[in-house]
Amino acid sequence: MPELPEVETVRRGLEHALVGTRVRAVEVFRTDLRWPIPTERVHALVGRRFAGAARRSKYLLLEFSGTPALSALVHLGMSGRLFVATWDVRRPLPRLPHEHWRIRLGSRVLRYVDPRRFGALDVVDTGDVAQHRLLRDLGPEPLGSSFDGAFLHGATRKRSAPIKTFLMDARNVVGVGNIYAAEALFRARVRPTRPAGRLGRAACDALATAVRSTLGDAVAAGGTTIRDYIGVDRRSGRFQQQLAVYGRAGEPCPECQALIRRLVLGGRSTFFCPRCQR
DNA sequence: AATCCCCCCTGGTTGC
DNA sequence: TGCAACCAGGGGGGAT
Repeated sequence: MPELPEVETVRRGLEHALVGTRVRAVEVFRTDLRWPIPTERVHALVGRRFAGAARRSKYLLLEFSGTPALSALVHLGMSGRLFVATWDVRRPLPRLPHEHWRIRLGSRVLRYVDPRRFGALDVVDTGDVAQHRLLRDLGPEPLGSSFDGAFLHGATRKRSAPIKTFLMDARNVVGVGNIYAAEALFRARVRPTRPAGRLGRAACDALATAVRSTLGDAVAAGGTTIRDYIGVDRRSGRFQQQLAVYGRAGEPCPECQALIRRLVLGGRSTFFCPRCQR
């Protein structure tokens, strides 16, 4: 479900709703997500104050004060959602379908729901977060200052993989999932199947700009809601209204009216305009 | 080192 | 209507 804009939207929602609250209780209903939830360490959050939420790639880093400071590393996988609700201590809060853990903070509760259980939860010392095995090998943030055409050009030399596959590999650049890879390649007029190493400098400039503008527009729109993504406040994203090619096989290209095509790359559906994208 | 393929899991949609 | 096949926004891990 979530790519970078959706995770960023969730991050902002969590900060807005929860900064300054204190952890009152933790409940883990089932531990078998992508990796086993370390229940003991999660319980170490009790009593700490929620200091803020950061994001690295599609990982949320929920920061809790204390000595040492702890961070909860949360990944939503394909179908994970986080909700914030008010917690009335006088009433039991029934477990939602597929609700796997919850953290009670002040008068609120943060609930994690994930039908497919591809998500993850870990708790680590905040000072060690960057060296976490899931974070240490990640490429640059696409909205950060180091990601530009020069970087993309350098990183793609001698790479034969399709440019879309390259963009979606988090070791190269993080946060670009299936929707936004398709949309950015359309904006840059680059065909998804092009071998990455065959992109010239001008194409790399256009693509880096397109990745940044696509993700930036999507963040501004609160993400993309196609099936079931919604924010912590249960509001939908709006970027789906701006999708040019994703999910539109057989429909006319908004630029040239040629019919959008679908093919499979690396096992993932890929949408592009055969006339605009070369 | 880079690439390819499989897999984890549940549920909604599609097509016969 | 019923049922099976297919598809889904991620990404680690092992084989090649």
